[in-house]
Order: sequence, then structure tokens, then C-alpha cells
Amino acid sequence: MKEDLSCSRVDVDTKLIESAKLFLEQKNIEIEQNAKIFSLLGNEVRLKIIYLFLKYEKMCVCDLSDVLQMKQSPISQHLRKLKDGGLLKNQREGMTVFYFLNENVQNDLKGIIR
Amino acid sequence: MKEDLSCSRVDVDTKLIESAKLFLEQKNIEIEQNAKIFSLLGNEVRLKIIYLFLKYEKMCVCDLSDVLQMKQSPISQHLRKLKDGGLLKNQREGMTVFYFLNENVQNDLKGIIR
DNA sequence: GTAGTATATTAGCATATTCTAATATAATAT
DNA sequence: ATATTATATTAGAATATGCTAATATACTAC
Repeated sequence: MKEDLSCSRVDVDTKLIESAKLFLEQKNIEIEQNAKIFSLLGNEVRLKIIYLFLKYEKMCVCDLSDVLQMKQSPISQHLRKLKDGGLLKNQREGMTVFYFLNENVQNDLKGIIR
Repeated sequence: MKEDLSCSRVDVDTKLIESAKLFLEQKNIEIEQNAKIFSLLGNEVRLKIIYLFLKYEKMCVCDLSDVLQMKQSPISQHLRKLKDGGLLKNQREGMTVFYFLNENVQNDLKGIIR
């Protein structure tokens, strides 16, 4: 049953190692999901967008482009990632597409940020 | 005083745009700091390490290498980033270096995770 | 239909990230 | 001193990320 250990130290706490491995296996899905969310929030532009939606509810691509002083293309690309990641939803009104927080994660985000 | 806008729509809510820009400027430092933390937590290996320290208090590089089943080198590299980012501290005991959560961010992390 | 506006997508490039492999450093034991 | 163990650092390669520039799509107005 001995697993290969990277260090051959004598005083390994094998109980701890096995317990910790089991712990990580049990938390694996949660960790993967959270890592995905954190990696989305780990980009300054995207985090600014989330901050904006926590304050202003909804904005269109054009507004964001103006506020962030970036071209429309990278804004659209970030919004797509946030939408694919489940953090945002959008809604078209004529030519304009408004983005806003996905209500399913709104409280999570409020808890995570600040 | 008119700033250049990326979209020439007629019904721009200039008040909103200016308010949002000011808001982001005021939050800028907080956003930069948080984005840095989120980008650290956005890597699965590093997030697993943080989960482990939220449960087990402290572990050595060797333990982590065994638990995560990764070579010592990448573990050390991740630990360095987490330490540089202020999330971890370490303490040498003989040949062994133990890492643990920086007590200054422990509560923040508990709030952020889960 | 055409023209104009808002948004989305794509290709390509520059940079960042994360691993491997090798080597360096630090501490212990002999 | 040398040998061994634990950790840290470095160079390099593979992949991921995020921008620019160009183009495509969707809607509106004429």
C-alpha cells in the first residue's frame, strides 16, 4: 500500500499525507470551480467589470469600452469569458447588448470581493 | 471637457460614464491588490495548497510534494509566489521548511473561499 | 435593397505562465 | 572535510493569455 514519496525522510507523517490527499479528492470539484472563478477575477480588466456591475447593475459593451478606455474588441472578449464562466448574463435591446451579473453568483461575488 | 468615446451613440449616459470612471479610479488600488490575490488563487495547484493550509495549519515542501503528487521544484515555485504575494509565510526547522498561512490574510481567505 | 451603428469573432503576435531538468544552497551526520 | 537530505533557483520549452487589426454578424433607418 506504500505510495511513492518524493522525499525519503524518516519522520513522514503518513497519516497526514493520506488524510490530505483524501481531503483534496473530496474537495476537487469545488476547487476546480473556484480556481476557474478566481482566474477570471484575476485579470484586472475583468475584475473592474465585476466591480462595475456590483455597483451599476447593468451596462452595455459601449459603456464599458468608454469607462475602461479600451477598444470594443478586448472588452467583448473579456465579457465572453465572464459569461462563459457563468458570472455574467446579457440581454440584447435593439442594437445594444447589456451585460449584468448572473443572479446565481451575485451573492457569492459580494462575499468574495471586499 | 468631452472625452473621446469609442461609440458615437446619441443616448450616451455621460453621467454614468464619468461616475463609473471615477469609481474605478477610487477603487483602483483595491482592485489591483485583489486581482493579484485572485490570480494567485486562480491556479489549481496553488488553490489546493491554500485549501490544505486552511485545514492543516502547516506543512513542509516535502509533504506538499507528496500530497499533490508533483515534483518538489514546481511546488517550491508555487510556494514562492504565494509567499511573495503575502498569502503564506514560512519557517525553517533544521533542513525542513514549513509553510503556513500569513495570519494577516487568514480571515480574508476564509471569507473568499467557500 | 444600402448605409450606418453596436457587437462578436477570428488570426496573429507579444507576453506570461507553468512545467521539466539541471544545478545551487542550506542543514545534518559522519 | 564528505555524503546525504530538503529546499531553492535557473534556463528552457510548451502552452495560455490578452492585446491589435481585420472581418463578420445583427439590428436600425432610409
